[in-house]
Amino acid sequence: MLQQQPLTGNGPSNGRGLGMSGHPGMHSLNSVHQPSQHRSDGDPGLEGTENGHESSRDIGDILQQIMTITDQSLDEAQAKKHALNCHRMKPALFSVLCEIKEKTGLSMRNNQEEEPQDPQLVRLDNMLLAEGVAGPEKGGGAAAAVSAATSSGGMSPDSSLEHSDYKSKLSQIRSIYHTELEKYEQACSEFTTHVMNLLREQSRTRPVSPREIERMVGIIHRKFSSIQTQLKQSTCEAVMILRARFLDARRKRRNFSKQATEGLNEYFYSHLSNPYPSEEAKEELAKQCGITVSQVSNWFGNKRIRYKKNIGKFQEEANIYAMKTALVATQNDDSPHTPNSTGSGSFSLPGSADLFLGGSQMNGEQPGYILGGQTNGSWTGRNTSPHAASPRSDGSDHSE
DNA sequence: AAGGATGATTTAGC
DNA sequence: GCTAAATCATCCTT
Repeated sequence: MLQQQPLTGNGPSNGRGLGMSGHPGMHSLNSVHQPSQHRSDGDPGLEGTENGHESSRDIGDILQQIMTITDQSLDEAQAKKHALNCHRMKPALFSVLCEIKEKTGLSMRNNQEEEPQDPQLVRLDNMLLAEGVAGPEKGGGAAAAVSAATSSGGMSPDSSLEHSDYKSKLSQIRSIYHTELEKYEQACSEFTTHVMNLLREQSRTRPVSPREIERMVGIIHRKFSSIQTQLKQSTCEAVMILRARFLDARRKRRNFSKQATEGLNEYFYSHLSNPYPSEEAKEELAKQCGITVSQVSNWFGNKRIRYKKNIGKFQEEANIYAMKTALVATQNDDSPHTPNSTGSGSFSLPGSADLFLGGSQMNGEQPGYILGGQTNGSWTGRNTSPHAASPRSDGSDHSE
């Protein structure tokens, strides 16, 4: 189909050429390209002579032959081509047709030149680059994407196995993408040279200007780049699916390590009266537990709500941690004060708190000797979030 | 396999 | 932006 372009382009030119004895192009034909030819145009006397008639009939003949050459058999056409090439009028006719084509070609070019770069293609390119599929070499991009995705979802250390799985799949996609791209590029350049050779060959018998060849090359490249766009598109899709499979933290939930849970619980129960760690405390906990700050926030959010919903169920756990912290406290300091929070208003909750002494029921007795834990927690009763309260209200009493 | 535990996400209020 | 509450999706124990 690509070959059709020159043919159809040729058609109209010939059509116009046929009736153009008075065309301005004729001018340059003689004055520029054929300066040495017998000065038929310079001599008005010749215009009406037999000679003039003869040559215009001659031109008509040649054009007629050119027009019908495609209807002939190959051998016939080759012979005719050769004959036409040797015809004395050929150079002149040729340059006129070139000139006309040039003009029509220019107007066509203006129509389609400078087509803006497809924004969709730019997006695809950017994405492939960001994912580490396109661009320099592996490692950087892919690894960055992974760590970025996991930093919010946080994964336990053992997830490195999945990371390598992800990476290998990604590099698989990457290599497929690159080989396909290479294939396309190779096919494109092969086809381009083929067409160029063809046009160059044809340019011996029909008017094909270099600019036209250039234009043709442009068309071929556009066609091939649209195929490349499809390749990029499906590569992007594959990467998205891969990411969804491997990096969606929700799908690959991992329980925190025992140590992490312990650290979080310690903090929670030792700040039971106000279990809202400040930003700094969260960072500290995150570092200590090897998880992210947002995971710490999630954990405390879940813990608070679940504790509140079923305090009884957590009593045992609370006692254990209360005991633990109390132990640590007595080791560090003999003072009778507990190290933890007990915030000012903590003691008010009647129902909640009996987490001391393994004892389940009790109360009345106040925290005096409660191991560590502060019972209650007014927070369990409040229905509004503590906002401003969270940051430092317990910071004062927490040792660190 | 069932059901509870648990980490993450969503929704809504402030 | 932080939180409570509800919910989802997976893990883990039975």
